[in-house]
Amino acid sequence: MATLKDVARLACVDVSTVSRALNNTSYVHPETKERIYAAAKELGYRPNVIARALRQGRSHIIGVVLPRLHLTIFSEILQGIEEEAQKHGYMTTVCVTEDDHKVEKDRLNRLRDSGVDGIIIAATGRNGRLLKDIRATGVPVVQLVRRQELELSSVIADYEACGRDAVNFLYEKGCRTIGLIAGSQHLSPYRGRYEGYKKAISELGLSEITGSCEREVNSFGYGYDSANRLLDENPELDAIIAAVDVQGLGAIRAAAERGIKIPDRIRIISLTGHRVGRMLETTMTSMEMPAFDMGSASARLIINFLESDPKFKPSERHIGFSSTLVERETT
Amino acid sequence: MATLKDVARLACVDVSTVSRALNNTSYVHPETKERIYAAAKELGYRPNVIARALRQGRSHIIGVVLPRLHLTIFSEILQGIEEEAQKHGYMTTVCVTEDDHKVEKDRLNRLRDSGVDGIIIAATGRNGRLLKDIRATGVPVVQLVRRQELELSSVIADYEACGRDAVNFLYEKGCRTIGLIAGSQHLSPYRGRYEGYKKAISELGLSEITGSCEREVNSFGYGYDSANRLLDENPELDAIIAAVDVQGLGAIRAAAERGIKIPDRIRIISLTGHRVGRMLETTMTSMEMPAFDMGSASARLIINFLESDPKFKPSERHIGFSSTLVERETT
DNA sequence: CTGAAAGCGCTTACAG
DNA sequence: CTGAAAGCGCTTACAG
Repeated sequence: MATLKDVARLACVDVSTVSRALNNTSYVHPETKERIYAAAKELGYRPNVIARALRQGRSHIIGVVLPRLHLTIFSEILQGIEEEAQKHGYMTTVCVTEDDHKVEKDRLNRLRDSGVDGIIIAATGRNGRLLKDIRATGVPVVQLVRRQELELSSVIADYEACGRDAVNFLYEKGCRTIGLIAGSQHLSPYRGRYEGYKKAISELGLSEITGSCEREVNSFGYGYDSANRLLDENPELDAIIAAVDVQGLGAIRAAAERGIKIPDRIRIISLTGHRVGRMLETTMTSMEMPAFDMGSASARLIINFLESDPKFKPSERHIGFSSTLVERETT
Repeated sequence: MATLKDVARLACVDVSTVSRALNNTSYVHPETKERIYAAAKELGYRPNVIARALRQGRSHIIGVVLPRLHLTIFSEILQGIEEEAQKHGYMTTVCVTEDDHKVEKDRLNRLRDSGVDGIIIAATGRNGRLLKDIRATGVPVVQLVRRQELELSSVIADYEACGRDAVNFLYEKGCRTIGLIAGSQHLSPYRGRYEGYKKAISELGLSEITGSCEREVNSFGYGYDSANRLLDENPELDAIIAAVDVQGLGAIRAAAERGIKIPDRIRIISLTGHRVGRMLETTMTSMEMPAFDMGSASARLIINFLESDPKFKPSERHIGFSSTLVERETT
């Protein structure tokens, strides 16, 4: 690979001049410039990004830490992050934690050591200290979907509203025995959804019915088992609220297997919709969150911070997106 | 951030000794070593990966280029890549192309300039020249799922077998009018599936029936529209083979809307199964490909190459995985 | 308008 | 067993 030095030699100038010409970083005589461009082209010169990164202390890489990708909203969010990052000349490096806080810790340390310029994370909530330490070194950190540390920026949807709106919507449809598939309460989105559910239920004078099980929470199996449990314990159940789409799929399946007609005898709604809801045999009503946009927004938060004046860095920001109820066949 | 220099000063030795001690790269007197470790610990020293990368000419980053993530097999494959890479101390940087060859070209150039150590790509097929150029500079390239360039390593599933097996399976079930949702023939997996389909159909003395439409090929809409067209043109159709799961979802939906009973009047099978097939109201029979393992395998191919002796680099390899027919309710 | 020099933080032959 | 030096490929004050 040709280096600056090679170009400089061929163009009969100093490397510093080549650097200035190629980066348009200060005036260079047009003729010199032309010679340099020609030389660079002839040699097929490609700047060494790593050398530049070392010198500038900026890698132009954004680290993204996610629990998982397949069949989750995160794969869509990641596409949003990636597109926005690329648009601004940043690359994206992904780490998948499977919600294991030890893996998460390891990945965060690796990212920090790799000199990423910023970190976007949907965290387990168990590495708050580390995240704050990283932030303290000047690296922007954005919490995605899960807002665990109030001192750190975040991009989330309004989960409480989701829970509330879903209950009210189902109530208007005539449901009076509304079950919630509750997730792990130490994750903020699950907590939020439950809070919203609880408030609405109590305002309407109904009683709380929640179901859960021992499986991995963001899964079909969790939805399936929890729905079965709800149905076993509450034969008169007329609605199930699932936290995420794959849980909703599990609930639909559970109902189908029992021969319970959807939506006639039971209505089902998911609080975190992504595109799968509209692709089903019985399409699923869900609160659709703008996943792709949430991805771009978090990338933009990081980039804004990085590109802003060092002596006037923006402070932490919290961006909330609202979900939209999309009515389909399960209600 | 503390640097080697700081550690050296505190431990009263030269930076080179610190480097050797910390990397265990040559003998260092135990006492010295201890002093160095203590100093490093006291200062919270973390090696600067970028400086090391510049010096060693190795970034320990693997670039991954994919058409998309959400609701595709690629999100699962990526998890496999990521896990395997991390296990060996590599990070993963993802680029999403949306199957636009211009975007792909741009991303490949950026990856090359970023000094990634290797590239895994599910390519559009339009940047073969560039891929080979990159390979020629010593950077290992692995084609994933889509094998477009015979001279470059690849990790694929046996698509032809998928097509053939599906036809034979449906034939045994009694189907005689078997339609294939055909994708873009310039992508190797679609070509392979079609070849397999064609052969089996002709061996059985049946006639070819293919359907397609103008939409993005790897999508629900493509499956939905194609299935509708197939059903319009062939009222006696008793089976539909979809290339990928989301197309299968489209076909199921199309049949459901027409009140065509699955599997009584029509059977549906997907040739690229991922976990969604088992999560449906009517679970979908599909050829399941070992997506996660294919991801690890491609990462391993890259890493093996990188870690092997410079004067004895392994040559290009082609790894084929076979899919497994998982029978579910749509057949 | 351009050159010479220093330096980003490491690693690695080369001596001794 | 350890130090001094060179160098990876850039960028960027500092001169002139």
